Amino acid sequence: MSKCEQCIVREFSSLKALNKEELLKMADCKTSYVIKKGNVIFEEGENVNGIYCIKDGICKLTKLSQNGKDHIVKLAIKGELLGQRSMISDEPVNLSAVALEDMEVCFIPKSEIMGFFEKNNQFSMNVMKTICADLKDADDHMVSMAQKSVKERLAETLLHLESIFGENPDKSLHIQLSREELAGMIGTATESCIRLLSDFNKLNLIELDGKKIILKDKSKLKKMAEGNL
Amino acid sequence: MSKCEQCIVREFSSLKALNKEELLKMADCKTSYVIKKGNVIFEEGENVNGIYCIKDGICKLTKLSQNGKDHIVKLAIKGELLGQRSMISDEPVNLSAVALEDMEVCFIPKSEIMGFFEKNNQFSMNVMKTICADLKDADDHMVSMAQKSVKERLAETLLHLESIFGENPDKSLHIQLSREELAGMIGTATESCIRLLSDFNKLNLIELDGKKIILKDKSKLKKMAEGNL
DNA sequence: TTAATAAAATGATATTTATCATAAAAATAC
DNA sequence: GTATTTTTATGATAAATATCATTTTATTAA
Repeated sequence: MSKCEQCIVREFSSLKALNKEELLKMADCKTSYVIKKGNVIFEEGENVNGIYCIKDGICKLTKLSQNGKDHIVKLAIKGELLGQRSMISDEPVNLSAVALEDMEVCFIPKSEIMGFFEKNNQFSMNVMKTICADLKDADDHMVSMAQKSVKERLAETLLHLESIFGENPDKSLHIQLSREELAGMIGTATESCIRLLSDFNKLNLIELDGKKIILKDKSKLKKMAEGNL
Repeated sequence: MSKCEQCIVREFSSLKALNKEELLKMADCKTSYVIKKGNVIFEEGENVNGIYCIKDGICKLTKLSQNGKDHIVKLAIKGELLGQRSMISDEPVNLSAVALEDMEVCFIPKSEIMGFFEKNNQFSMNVMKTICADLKDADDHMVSMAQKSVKERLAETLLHLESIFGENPDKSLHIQLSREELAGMIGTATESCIRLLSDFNKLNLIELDGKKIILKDKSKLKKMAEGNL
């Protein structure tokens, strides 16, 4: 079993504040999982009682809306922690986590993490900062959803995906979402999303090649996202 | 100058974790303000460098969107703290705070609060829980914005306002927002908001009396908010 | 109080978006 | 490799929402 010390999650997450001793203790009580693409890590309403560290892969965090559609609230990548909000609030998770690629994750039980909160102030501050960043993103996102048109949201989302996940050598977006998932991210009907992608294609803003999406004119996409096109 | 000990803010906020000594220290470095209705407490992008405690009154937290409209992200009432996210992230505030009624607030400088974080674990946990609650609300809100119709959002918002601010003796909503502000909360054009209020009135879901809004049929409003009407 | 201003209400119309239907393309199972 | 299922694409149409214009009502200032 690995000792957490070299783990990529440590490098990018709040866990970087932990010292050797704490890491060893954590390594002892962690459980590692391999999650296949499409499988669920946890589901909205579940009592998770700990946090998941993403060692590898990408997952979507979704919330089921009344109309039966899954809304993608956030995408999480390797190095991130899942389930912090729920653990701190002492409530069931409010989002479901589903793997978009094969993933490696570790589970660390709540009792262990709560100990760190008490003894390691830097760790507490790190977690707080992460949650604050999430809150700011959520506020921004909320305003986009409320005030922007679907077209603007699509342009914004494509640029966002590029900035987080980057491009393949052929310039196509590294992350591949189905049209339904993309629609679920921007809050629109799948058909509307497909139609707008076609429009963007015709306008030479993007290029579509099967499931691949290439952002051809990012500056125009940016203008579009800002409502200036 | 009051000593913070009896202050209502202590009763409802993270500050309840502070002991007598800490409260006295805080009382010494706080500044009290009276803010008139319509005036700004702080503005998006400002460096606030501390937190505001709401002793009395109500304010709106807004974010300016590209289209020039103010979106109301949250309403804050007496007992709440403002500016925590920004202080912890060490960033300018991402929202503006504007008084909807005459207000009394106290400002506590960042240096003071950061000291509490280091020495008082319960205080840290309280702040974290508050921010986590805000994050959960923001996620819920985001999904509502993305997936619900304007009609559903209006019904939801009216019920929300009632649950937070309560009713006057005449059953009208205690909080009075302009049509423009209400539209800014649900993310729609002012005219659309006015039109839907008229529709709700005709359907006997609400009663309009000048600026007053009376929720006449809350169970139907609830059904409407859930998309079942 | 009256004039001036701002807010609320409503109609007409344009635009955006959703829904339903169907076809084409791609992925999957056998 | 073919059949089956799912995903993507597109057209036709309906519904939701925004925009612009105008009137009415309420608020504010002189």
